Amino acid sequence: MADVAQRANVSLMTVSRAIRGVEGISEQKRVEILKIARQLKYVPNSAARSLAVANSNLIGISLPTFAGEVFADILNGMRRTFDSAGYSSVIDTTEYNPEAELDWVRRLLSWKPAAIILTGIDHHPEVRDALRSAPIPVLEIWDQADDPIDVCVGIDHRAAGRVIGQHARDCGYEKPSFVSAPRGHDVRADARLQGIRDVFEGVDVLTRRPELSDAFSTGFEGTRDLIFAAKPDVIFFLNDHMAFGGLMACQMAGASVPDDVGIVGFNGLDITGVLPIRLTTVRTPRRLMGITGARNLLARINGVTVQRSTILPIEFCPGETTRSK
Amino acid sequence: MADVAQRANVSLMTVSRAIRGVEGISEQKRVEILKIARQLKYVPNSAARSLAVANSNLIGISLPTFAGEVFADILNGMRRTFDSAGYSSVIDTTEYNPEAELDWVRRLLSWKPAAIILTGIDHHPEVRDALRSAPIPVLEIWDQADDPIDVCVGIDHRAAGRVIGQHARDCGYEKPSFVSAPRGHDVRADARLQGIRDVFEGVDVLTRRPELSDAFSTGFEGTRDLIFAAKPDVIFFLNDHMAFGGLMACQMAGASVPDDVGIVGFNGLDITGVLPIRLTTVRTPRRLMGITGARNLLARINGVTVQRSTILPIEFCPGETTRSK
DNA sequence: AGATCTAGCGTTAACGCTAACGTTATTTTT
DNA sequence: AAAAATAACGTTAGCGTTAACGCTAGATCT
Repeated sequence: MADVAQRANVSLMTVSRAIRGVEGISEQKRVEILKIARQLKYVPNSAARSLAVANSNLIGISLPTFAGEVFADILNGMRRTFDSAGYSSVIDTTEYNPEAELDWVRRLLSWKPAAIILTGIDHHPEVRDALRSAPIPVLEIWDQADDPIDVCVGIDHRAAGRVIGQHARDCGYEKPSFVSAPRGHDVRADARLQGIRDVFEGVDVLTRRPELSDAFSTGFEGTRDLIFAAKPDVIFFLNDHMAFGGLMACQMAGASVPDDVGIVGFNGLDITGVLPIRLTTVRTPRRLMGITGARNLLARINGVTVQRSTILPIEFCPGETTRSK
Repeated sequence: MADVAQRANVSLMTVSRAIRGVEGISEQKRVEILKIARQLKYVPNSAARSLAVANSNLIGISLPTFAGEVFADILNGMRRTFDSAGYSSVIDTTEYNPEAELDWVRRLLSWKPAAIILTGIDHHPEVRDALRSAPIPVLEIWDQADDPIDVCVGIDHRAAGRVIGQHARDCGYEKPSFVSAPRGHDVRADARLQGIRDVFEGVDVLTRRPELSDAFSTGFEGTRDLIFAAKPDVIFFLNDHMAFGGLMACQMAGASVPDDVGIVGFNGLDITGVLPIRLTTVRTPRRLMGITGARNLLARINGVTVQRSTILPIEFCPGETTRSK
């Protein structure tokens, strides 16, 4: 920067003003200085800037995993908004490990980020402490909370569970089961399971939690096990990919869908658009969630007060993998 | 940090040494200082550190998109390695826009990152300039280059195209076609197409480039169009998800696979594990690629010289969606 | 005409940390 | 026993940028 200042015969401050685009400099000099900066291939030093102003244009985003469409969609929705606002995304995947999330939050805080985004509302207790005491906006996404750390945008998973549960009941299914992920791996799925239990009160909802591999195989194996062991008449899945795996397992086992066994997915993933049989599922507004979350967060960064907790609507999609009422 | 130093009755330097875990301090004091730091909830300031040492522990990763398993796998392979080495990932998605990548590279360079990772070898010309002049390790991943910016880890897409092309020819297919993405959206897929052309010399490889939606639908629609318009006898797809869409389209159109039409996917994605018919495809070592890339990059960061260009082997998987020889 | 304002710049002092070099006391060497 | 080495600290001087304030010349006001 000193080089640029010298070549332009101005002070450091004037260069700084020119580059940041703030007031206090004539348009003429700004143009000239920017030209010289480009010629000299001047690269600003964000660390120095960050040190001087005590914040940065980094936004931290923590996800459980990159696998699956769900978080990709949410990320897409958010990133575009942040990017055009000039922020860079520092991304973490926790792999469902709260300690890992805590470590990452600590590391991130040392950068004085403009905001932090976490997935869900269940965190290591110290995460809450660390973030509450730091004066930065925090967004919790994908789940809903009455008392979020800061702001929250998501859907009501338990209610979603009740919707699909009720549908299954209305269709005459009586032996519900659920193919999920290992315990602790997806608390949102557990909330949906709880919603299903709410509806099937008194009935045991048999749950399979296969070892984690990919969603398709997990659904396939979980279903195969369930069918041979317990003969449920309807199977709920953690998501549509697992449901597709389940569908294939039924086909292999000679169980006819939806008569012998009903199949219910979740999320309304892309694959549902090309299946010869319409999957019963719930469409979740993942992209919108990302966009809404990003908007709310930007508003918070700029000091505008926003609704603390936003719950987005979901869309139930009855299909041909459950009996008609 | 000054607070911690005062409470511990030591100088700033001693605290700095204690926290960084470097030599020059007794084990006793280190423990004591770390305890006090925790009590006082001391949060280090990475910007100040970065300013003082003129580098950071940020690693920039640029991907075309979050959609699809491919980049998720690569990312997973890399991130774990970086994470445990203490680096944080600043991630960008270019959406196949070279300008966007350039902008991001510039922004990132202002943070003096420890390394930068780019997808593929085709970049905005100024990206190369900017990175060549900056003294930081650069990894280009997923493609292969004779003259990478710095180091490169990937597969030979054209050779992969030749492998599947040759297989199709050997199986007696004569009217090849390819369902791809819009022009400029995936240069690697174009390289594979070129490989197929190498094999089917003289024969026109009909190409469909449907508007970009999700992979399943894209495959479905591209296939439907192809079948009605040109009656190819084998269709190559950009990836397995598109191939599955194509499979569904064939089913709907009454075209029998593999006799009327052969289907060839790419990547060996998860879905292939649960299909009732084994998809002919090529398994790509995406995770390994991520891990190898990350390792090479860490070695470069630590000053070790590594092979400039690494080409990983692929595994051809003949299946039941192409005729047997 | 003198006082007051303002646009456009420059000076100075941080921001929090660490490299490099000093200093001191203790240990090891010759 | 003196010299040399070493362990364990402390001091000083930056790293590159910006906030806050200072200064000057010309414009505007009364």
